[in-house]
Formats: sequence, structure tokens, C-alpha cells
Amino acid sequence: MDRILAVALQLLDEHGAEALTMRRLAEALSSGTATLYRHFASREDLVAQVVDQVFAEMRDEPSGELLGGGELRWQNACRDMAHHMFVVLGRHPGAARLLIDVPPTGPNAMNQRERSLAILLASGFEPRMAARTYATLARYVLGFAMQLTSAPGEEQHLFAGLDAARFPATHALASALPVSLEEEFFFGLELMLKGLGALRARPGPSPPDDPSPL
Amino acid sequence: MDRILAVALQLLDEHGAEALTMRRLAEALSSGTATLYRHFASREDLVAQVVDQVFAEMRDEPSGELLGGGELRWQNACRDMAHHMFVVLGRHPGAARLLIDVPPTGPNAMNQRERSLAILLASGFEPRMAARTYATLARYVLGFAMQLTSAPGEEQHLFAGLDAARFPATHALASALPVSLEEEFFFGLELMLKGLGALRARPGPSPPDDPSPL
DNA sequence: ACCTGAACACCGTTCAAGT
DNA sequence: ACCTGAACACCGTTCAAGT
Repeated sequence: MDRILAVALQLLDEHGAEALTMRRLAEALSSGTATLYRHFASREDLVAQVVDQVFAEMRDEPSGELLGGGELRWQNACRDMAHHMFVVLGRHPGAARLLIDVPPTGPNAMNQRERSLAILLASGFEPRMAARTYATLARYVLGFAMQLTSAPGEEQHLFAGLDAARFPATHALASALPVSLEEEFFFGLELMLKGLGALRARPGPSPPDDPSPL
Repeated sequence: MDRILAVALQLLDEHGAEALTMRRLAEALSSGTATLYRHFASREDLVAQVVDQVFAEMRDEPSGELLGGGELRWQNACRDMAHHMFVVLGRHPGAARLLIDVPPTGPNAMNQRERSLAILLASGFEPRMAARTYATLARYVLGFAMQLTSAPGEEQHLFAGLDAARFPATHALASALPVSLEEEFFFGLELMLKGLGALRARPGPSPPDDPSPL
């Protein structure tokens, strides 16, 4: 039932990931937990569908030219894709946290992957390179999004009053720490896009289909 | 108590993250749950200390020259750091999953950061660049490590029997999907290292201290 | 002073009993 | 045929009662 998923997502957005229990959801629906099991096989099934509901939001607003336009088309495509995924997941940090329990394999996630892969292929990526690039960028976004938290971490003071003798390097960089999750995300993404550019310009010593000799 | 943490880590390694409950841990210690609360303020406290125990393993074996040696020193340092973190966390996938509940702020995590930051500074990184690079690489490793799972995902068949009409791009790349988590990790890491190289060679249109105009 | 059985308030899931 | 109260087997946490 769509209403159940809508209420579940609302519960998640308003009270966080730990609030999404079968009992609280049933109560929010003025029902009993047993009734939920007539619509979902298990809590994991429910969670998977809530997650896929969020992936459905990625269909809208491909977000266009958010950043400077002096770059190659494929680079903008990759950036837009990753940005958009991150922004949508960021609207539902509670749901993003649930990704650790259920990998996104629902229909909306499948559609999102299809659209992304099609864009990469159309942008001139060779097949194996397209698959690897999408997989890596998507996993990158998911890994960061999962770490989104409603409470804004208080690590500020963790570095402020640090023993300069025991932690000289950390102490020296205290004013630059902590780096916000968003800043880390955008910085790392730009690095990967730059790296992809270098790969496409000249495959270099690490061939595209075996970048890691490990 | 060190014995408690050792048994907790063993429980985690042998039976996964969901097996680390206060009751099962107490039972493995031939004790009661109430006794655990004389050593730990809460389950979260226990989990944080187990996680920090894993970070303690990062002290050993800096892993040296794992990869090709034709590159710059700072690049090898960054790669070794990320590889080593990933390998150690990969030895305890159950513990890595717990990172979603507790950010690594224990003493061993502090030491690991101090060592890493010192290496970056010694490798010629400017202060803010060092802070940002470490934060991003560490978060990158954590995001991937959290997604490590004991069970080897069975998404293979997800792409095998896919409707070619509805998912043409995905279908075309079915033989290259799914990409393993490890492959994604190493590929993305190399991209970031390449990107960092480009940044250091010429700061370019995105200055080092503001890579994202968002 | 130290320990712990038993309780409390939760949780996911199931099923017999109701309509 | 559909629904659900109540139970079962868990969970984190606390505390009175024991030693």
C-alpha cells in the first residue's frame, strides 16, 4: 500500500531511522503490527520498499548545469548523476541509513541505474568502463549518504583541545578539522572526475579494465 | 576489560554484526548482562570500543610498497593508507558495519589519524589540503568498508535475466555487472589519486581550498 | 563493596481466535 | 475471507535483593 510507505517515510524523516519499527508504524496507521504483515513479508521487505521509494524521487529534475560549464559532456553527466543521488538521499537521511540493511535493488533503483548507464554509454564510455564507472560512483554516493546523520556531529571540540605533544599533526590542522561530510563528498567526487578525465585522455600505466594490480 | 572486547570481536567475526547483543556477549562470557554494564555505560559504548579495537590493528604493518613504484611519494603514501585501512576493516566486516552507529573517535582512531596526517604533511601537502585529503580518503574507506558483507551478494542473476527492451543499457552491460565492492574500491581510489595528482600539478580552475562551488 | 536475577519497556514475527 | 489481540522469543537497560 502506498499510504503505508508514505507514512513510513514520514516517520523516518521526522523521527529518524531508529523510529521505523513495525509497532510505531502500525500505530501511526492506527492499526496493528499483524496487519502490516499482510502487505510486507518482513521488516526488511518494508525497508527495501521505503528505500526504493526514495530512489523514485531521483527520476525528477536531472538537475542540469549545476556547476561550471567549461568541461566535457561526460564529466558533467557523471557529476550531475552523483550530485543528484546525493541530494535526494540527503533529503531523507533516515532512509539513507537503511541502505546498510538493504542494497537498492528495487524497480526504481533499477530504473535509475538504467538511466545512468545509458547516459554514460551515450557520453562515449566503452561498455566495461561504463559499468565500472557507474558502479564506483553509485557506491561512492551510497557510502557517503549512509553516513548522513540528523544530528550534526560535535567533533569540533574533539580537535580543539588536543594535546599538541601527542598529536602534533592533528593539532596543527585543528582549525581545518573536522571537514564536513558534504565538503568531503564534493571534493572526492571532483577528484574522481579529474581522474576519469586523465584515464580517458591516456589510459596510462593502469589499463582501464585492470586499474588495480592487487 | 580486554577479555570482554576480545570475546565481542570474536562474536562479531564468527556470527556477524547482528550477533553482538548484550545478552549473547554476556552468555559467551558466562555472565549476566547487568555485569556488562559495570564495564560499559551502554551498548553504544561497547560498540565504540570494539570498533576502536579494530583501529588498533592499523598500527602494524604499514604495508609498504604494495603497488607499482613509478609514482610520487605522496601518492604511494595515500594509497598505502587507504589500502591498509580497507584491508584491516575487511578482516572484520562485522565490526566495519558498526561504524554506522559510532564514528571512530576512540584513542586508536585518533592515533591512526595523527599518523596519517603526519605522513601527508611530510609528503608536502599544505595544511588545509592535508586535512581535506585525509578526511575525504578516510570517509571514502569507511563508506566502502561499511558496505562489506559476510554473505557474498547474489546480484549476479539480477542482471542476467533482464528485460532487454526495458533496460537496454543495463542489459548491454550485464556481462560486466555487478562490479565487486573491492574492484569499485580500488578503481575509485586510483581515480582520486590521479585527481589529486592533477590538483597538485596545477591547482586549475577549482582552487584547492574550494573545489566545489556549491 | 560487589554482583546478578528478575523485571521493565521495547522489538520482529506468528497464529489462534474473532468478525 | 479478512483482520487482529495476544503470545513468543528476543532486545537494551535498570535495580532491588542477595553475597
